[in-house]
Amino acid sequence: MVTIKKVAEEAGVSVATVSRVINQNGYVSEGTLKKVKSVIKELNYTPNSIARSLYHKTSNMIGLIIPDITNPFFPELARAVEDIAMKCGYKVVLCNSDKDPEKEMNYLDLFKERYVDGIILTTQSQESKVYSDLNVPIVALDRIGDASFPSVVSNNYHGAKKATELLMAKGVKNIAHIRGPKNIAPSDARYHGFIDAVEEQRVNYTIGEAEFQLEDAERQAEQFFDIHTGIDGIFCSNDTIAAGFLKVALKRGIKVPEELQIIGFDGSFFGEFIYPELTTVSQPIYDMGAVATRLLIKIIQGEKPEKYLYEMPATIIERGTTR
Amino acid sequence: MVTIKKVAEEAGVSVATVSRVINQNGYVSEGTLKKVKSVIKELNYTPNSIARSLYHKTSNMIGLIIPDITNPFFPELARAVEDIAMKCGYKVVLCNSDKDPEKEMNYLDLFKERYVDGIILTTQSQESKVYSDLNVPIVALDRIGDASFPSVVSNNYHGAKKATELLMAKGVKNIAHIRGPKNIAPSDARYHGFIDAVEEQRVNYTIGEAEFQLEDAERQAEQFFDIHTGIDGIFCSNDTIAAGFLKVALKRGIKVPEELQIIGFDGSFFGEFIYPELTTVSQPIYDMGAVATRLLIKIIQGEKPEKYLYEMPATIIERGTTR
DNA sequence: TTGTAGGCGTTATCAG
DNA sequence: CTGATAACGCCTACAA
Repeated sequence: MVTIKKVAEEAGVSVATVSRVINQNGYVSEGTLKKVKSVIKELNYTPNSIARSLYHKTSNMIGLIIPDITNPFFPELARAVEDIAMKCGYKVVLCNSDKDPEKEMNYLDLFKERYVDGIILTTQSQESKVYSDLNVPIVALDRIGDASFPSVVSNNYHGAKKATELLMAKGVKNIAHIRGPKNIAPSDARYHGFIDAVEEQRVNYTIGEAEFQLEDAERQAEQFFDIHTGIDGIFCSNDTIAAGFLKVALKRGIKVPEELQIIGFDGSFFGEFIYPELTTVSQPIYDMGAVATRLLIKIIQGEKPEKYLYEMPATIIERGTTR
Repeated sequence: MVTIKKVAEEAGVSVATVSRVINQNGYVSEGTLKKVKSVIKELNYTPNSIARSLYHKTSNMIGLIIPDITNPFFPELARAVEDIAMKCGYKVVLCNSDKDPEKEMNYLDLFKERYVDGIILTTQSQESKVYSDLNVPIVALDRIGDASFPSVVSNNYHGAKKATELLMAKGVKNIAHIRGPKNIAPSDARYHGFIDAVEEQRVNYTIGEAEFQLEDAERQAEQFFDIHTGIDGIFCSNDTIAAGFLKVALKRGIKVPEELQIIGFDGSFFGEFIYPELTTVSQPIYDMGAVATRLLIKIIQGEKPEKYLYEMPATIIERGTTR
């Protein structure tokens, strides 16, 4: 390993001088500057960031905690975070918490030990004191925390309301909503968007519920179609649930979108893999990640956030499951 | 920040003693052991891993470079790596190279500076000298490098051959293969598996080509179905291509699997989101990641790899696109 | 303009 | 059994 010491010896100067040319501060004469630079290149020296971290208590790293990278929502998010972070000179450490408080705590500890400069959270399974005790800038993504740190979310409520209204505008008489798990902020917000839309128009509606997983969605769909007949429009709490309901409908010979229209939520890539393609409320996932990361970096650099809730618009993409 | 020094003061001992109780080596009397332990708990002290890294030139971190986490193949892989690594006390740093040599080089530098203990590569855009100069244990995944470090791959050739044979066994008369990009090892291997299967049985065949992306797959499918009529079986180089061809076939009113049977490759999760569900050659993605990680950790811990090529079996999952 | 030396938090060696 | 102390690689007062 080539250290600053070796460079110094080779160049016939002290380590301080080498440090100065690396960090471009302090005075260095033209001549030594050149010599040191050439030695650095020759020896292919890179400063050891561990040693730097130890001194600066800083790491140029951002910690990102997500529940599960295997969930289609998160790769794009992670990608956005990494892209922006890189552009600003930060590296990203990605961690899957599985929503397990203990795992999350482990990663939080890791982050602290490793002097990460900031953290992006998409889950919060600890008491808020834990986060504030970390004494590290934090931004929440897709969750609304308390006001101890800023959140970036998409406008789940409005997206859901608009989707429901679209369904009704397209002539749906017998509408249903398959909601996601209770007590998950986005899932609840979408539910309320649906409710408000149907109540404003005083139409009857049916509510179902499913986990955000295909298998459960299919199971619920089978039950649902057994019990409820004549449903001609469903707004699902996310695309995975929508895919499950679509599959079961198709399997039963229900014509989509002629007899049944379906709208999902998220704008997941697989919506286009399906035929008919899924109409969905698209969240600007990449943008959310980008906004959160830029915000975090600003905070790291000492700026105060302008607000504590950044809402990004969700927009409807009409495809093949509506007419 | 609470350091070993503070703990030492608080407990009325020297840092050396505290260090001993943390690392459980050297002699510590019952009494001081207890006192130190209680102070550690009281102050909620955790050793600073940066400082440890500096001393040990080791980080308990594994670097993972993948082309793009947004590609459905990689989340599961990443997940496996993280799971196994965690279980063995290693953390994972995940990086997207986009197959860009410069980006990859940046990450490699990062890894070196940060003393990562080992690296898992799923891309190789540098000359092999670059990797060996790193002087860090490396395992390749889903690529066959030269013999400078071990690789874990799935048996692309055999999986492809078996899929092709299955298609023929199911009565396909007019078979086609849509191959992936040239000069990508897995894509080439699958192509050869197909070729050998059809030539053994001396049947005619058609070859198409597409990128591993839905949009291009659909474009190629449109052209393909315009030109080639009467094709009743297609083996696609991966699931994304298969999804594109399936979509276009369905759009054109071709009945699947009655008139056309399709088999993909990968066992991507979205194969089940589609209706009819995609028959596919499933790679044990999670297992590949797990094997690679265990192997890497063994090497890190000083064992020699038993072989330089670990081939994992690819197995056919029959679902709705074959009959 | 350059060099010396102390410190960042930890570990391990070597006396005591 | 315990305590100084040097070292890991780097940075920055402070001196020269």
